[in-house]
Amino acid sequence: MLEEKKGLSLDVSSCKPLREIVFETIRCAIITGELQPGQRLMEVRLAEEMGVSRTPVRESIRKLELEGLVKMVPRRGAYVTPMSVNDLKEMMEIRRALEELAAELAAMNATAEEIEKLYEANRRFGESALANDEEGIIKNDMDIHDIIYEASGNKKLLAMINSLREQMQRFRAEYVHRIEDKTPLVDQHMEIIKKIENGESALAKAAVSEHIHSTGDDMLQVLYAVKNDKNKNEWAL
Amino acid sequence: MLEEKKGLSLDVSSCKPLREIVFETIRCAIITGELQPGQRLMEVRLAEEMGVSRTPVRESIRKLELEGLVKMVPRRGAYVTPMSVNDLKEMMEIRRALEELAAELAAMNATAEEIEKLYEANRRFGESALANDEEGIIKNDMDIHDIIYEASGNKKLLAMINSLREQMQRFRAEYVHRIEDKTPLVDQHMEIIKKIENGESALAKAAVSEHIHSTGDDMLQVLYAVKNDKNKNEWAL
DNA sequence: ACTTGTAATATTGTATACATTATCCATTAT
DNA sequence: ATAATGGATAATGTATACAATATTACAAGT
Repeated sequence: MLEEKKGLSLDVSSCKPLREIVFETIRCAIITGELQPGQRLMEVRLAEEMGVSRTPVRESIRKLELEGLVKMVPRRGAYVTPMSVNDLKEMMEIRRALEELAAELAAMNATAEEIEKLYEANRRFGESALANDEEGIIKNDMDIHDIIYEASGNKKLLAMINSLREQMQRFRAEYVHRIEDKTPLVDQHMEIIKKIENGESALAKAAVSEHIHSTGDDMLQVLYAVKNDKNKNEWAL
Repeated sequence: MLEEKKGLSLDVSSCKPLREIVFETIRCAIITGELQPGQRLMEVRLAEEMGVSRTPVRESIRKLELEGLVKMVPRRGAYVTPMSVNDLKEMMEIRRALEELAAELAAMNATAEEIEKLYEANRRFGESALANDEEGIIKNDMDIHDIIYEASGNKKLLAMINSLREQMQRFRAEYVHRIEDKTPLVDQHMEIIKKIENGESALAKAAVSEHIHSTGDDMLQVLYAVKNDKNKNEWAL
């Protein structure tokens, strides 16, 4: 008699259809800036480049439209959504509200293990900040926030913040290497983590609010500067 | 010399491609419950019913998946996402955060005209509540909130809240006719509107928070009751 | 020189075809 | 009788074909 093979968990969702790969590829290209804002997305061209047919490309473009990364004009084609500074401002406002919520919930739900991971991630963030290691700064900053979202226990919230964050990353790449010193953020992070650890949800929320607000302002300032540089290409239309 | 024809704004996007109609039709069917949670969506069947080919149906399903209304399992098909009570809780948490933000921003940005529309909508809401007119209650309640979102001046926020709200409406229809008296909400609305009118953003935010929180709790209570009714079909899985 | 009209080309929108995989049902073996 | 097996059927994943529309180029007229 055969035993039921429980240990062998074959995740059906792991065999990704082509369309998901196509979707993520195009999406990534937009986020990283490989496909520039305003650029037209032609189905045949993209399909040829990726060696697939138009079908998965079309489906991907439609989804990206829903996400706001692509703008479609019927019968005229699809374009990478240009982001204005105002769009960024809107997204930052929303992100702040969602991050506040995440911190609030995390303070109520975080496990000891998650707290530990937060301290560790912030330690690494501090190292990167000191070393002025751009990649490390971004990575570890993201990690910290990711852990908080996870700790919030709200999966939908996590997905929404991540979507927002990835879209904002289109600017972020531009932004980060214009800032000199990231070390003050280590203390801000530490404050947030402590409130979460103590379960002080209102304080955690306030700390995150302040954190996002300050970094957000920084970012906008830089962006206005960028926008006024006439030699910059047409980011903000 | 010809003047530039600024006044004549021909909206190209008004000629909707078939796929948009298909998308909205399926989406609406899910939200209204015509397509029930857990139900399988078969492309050929839907295509035949609507008299179109599989292509626009597929694209619609993919988009609905991104929005969370549909769950896809590769090679096995698409299903209307079943919503658990926990899902609803998550969405309500998020909605509350976003509504708070909207009120906060509205208090900073609302025009006199928008304030006027708020009072008017709440007056109609009060009438509906007194008459116990379900449809009017929903409609006018939505109107009030819509005006606030508009007044916030944040288009992306508006889109996000609307998406959330429409998803939650899948439950809301179930919910509303189980509640007897909606008239207390008129005062809650009035309080919010006044704060917005006075530009007291923090207070507006707090009022909305309380408003959403209380109605949300109501809703969850009702839902738990519904869930425990064994004769209810498999809403909450 | 600039606009207007028309044909050629290219691109999107939709439908259909084909290949692969899952599902279902009947048959067979234990 | 139950479980396993194998084939028929049906559904998805992808590619391609065709129709409708937009874009471009170029010629002709004002």
